[in-house]
Amino acid sequence: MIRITNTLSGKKEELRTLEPNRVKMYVCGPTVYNLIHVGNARPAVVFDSFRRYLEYRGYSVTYTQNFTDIDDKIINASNEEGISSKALSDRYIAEYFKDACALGVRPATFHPRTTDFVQEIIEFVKDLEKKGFAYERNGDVYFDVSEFKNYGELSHRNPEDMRAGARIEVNEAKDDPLDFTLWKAAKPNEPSWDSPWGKGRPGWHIECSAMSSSLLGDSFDIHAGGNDLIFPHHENEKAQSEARTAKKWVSYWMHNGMISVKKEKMSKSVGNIFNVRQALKIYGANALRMYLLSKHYRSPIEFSSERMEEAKASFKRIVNALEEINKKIGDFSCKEDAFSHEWRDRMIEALDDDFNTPQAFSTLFEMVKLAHSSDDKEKLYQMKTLIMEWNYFFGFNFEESSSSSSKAEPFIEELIKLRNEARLRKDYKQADKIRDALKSLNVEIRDSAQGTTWRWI
RNA sequence: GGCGACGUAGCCAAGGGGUCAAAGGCGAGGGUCUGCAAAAUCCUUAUUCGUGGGUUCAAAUCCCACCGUCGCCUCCA
Repeated sequence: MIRITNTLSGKKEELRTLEPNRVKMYVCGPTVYNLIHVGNARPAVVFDSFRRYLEYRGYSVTYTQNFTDIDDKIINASNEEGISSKALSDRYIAEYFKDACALGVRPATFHPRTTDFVQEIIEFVKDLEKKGFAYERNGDVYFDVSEFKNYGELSHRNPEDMRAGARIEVNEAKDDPLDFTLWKAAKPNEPSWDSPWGKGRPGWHIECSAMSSSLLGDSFDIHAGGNDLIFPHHENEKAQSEARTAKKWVSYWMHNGMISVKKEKMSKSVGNIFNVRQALKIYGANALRMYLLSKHYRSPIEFSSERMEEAKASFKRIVNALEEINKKIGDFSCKEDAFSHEWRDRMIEALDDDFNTPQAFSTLFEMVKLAHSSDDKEKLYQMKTLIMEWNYFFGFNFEESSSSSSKAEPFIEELIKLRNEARLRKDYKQADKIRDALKSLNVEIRDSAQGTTWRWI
């Protein structure tokens, strides 16, 4: 039985889906005005991986991840470049898919973008207005928090405390500082749409409510995102959605922890971001996945080159084990027996428990160790099969690390031949000279009893 | 100020009343291999879980206090 920590209750709960064997899931995606950074990659990788795990466990998953393509920052950035906000967001959606794909993140079932759902958003706001949860002021429409009695339930806050907090921006037009914008009246040089309240555009929170209800229905199973979205974003989404339908909107709320750099949250506004593009180039996708999954998804995690090198090194241990197994068993194959069942049960036990990936890796590495010390072909074959099977949710690319072909290869082979000739006549000075030369070309030499092999570093 | 999370070996990180003298990874030290290396692999590396009390036959795990770190309360994954 899968258990998930639900932010709403603050506890681990058993997963009980609305429909049998089916999970409807919505993950908050990026605002597309520049390249995504490692912090944005965390929910993308973690929840993609969790989605695959749910599939592995027999669920059919409808996975939705949105793009926010209408927002102040997009408008500002596009005005600066002198292009339309559509052109700008199109560009960064394409860039997002490049990074996500390189990271091994599978495309979602649906990738809605706000501008394709403006009509639905308008209908949504009209509904709220009709039901007395919204009011209009000079072309802006606000949600009336005082009308929704469970406000604060998700973020475990008391509206009274927040009003007393007095850090909330004062906006004369609002009846209550906690009220939030559903629809914004158009300003000059901004994209806008016709609406019953005049020309304008959607507020931020409303898009997720409107798109999820259009694509997944009035209620669905899992809503996920970074824990910085709990308040106000998710609290507001929940309020407006439940105000509209009077039904429970989401069963399970999952929130990932933040990535920090030198103990400070990685974010665009702090300016300490590290692009996924750069990280992929320096460390590779496998190391990045290993890094992101090596700590429990709810905990904060520190980003540094030390952490990344560590992830890279530990990933290599898995690759080495696979190579070792292949060497030992060749194309031997057999049926699985109790051995597989036992290890599979351990893996499932770890991941069923709120997707405990560190525990899962612990199990995997125990098996890796066993693979090195075993000569039992039947067991080795089963280990290999399990590693491949589990890779369905770990999502590593074991092909990536195999050497890339190059025009230099015959040249390298020739040098190795020369070096081995030198070694045979015990001219080690010459042999070491060739080895150093190859090393400076990023070629690593491996001598063994079976001969010399090499690889790119 | 309010709400929440966290503090486990040199570092990262699971565990969350007894099976824990605490999983796994990185690093380090030693061995195997090698002409020497590199790579790989094997072994070793926490009587102890921020501090002080308490509950219990039994606590890293529960309770209280304190110290420290972080997040949210404004855009943010």
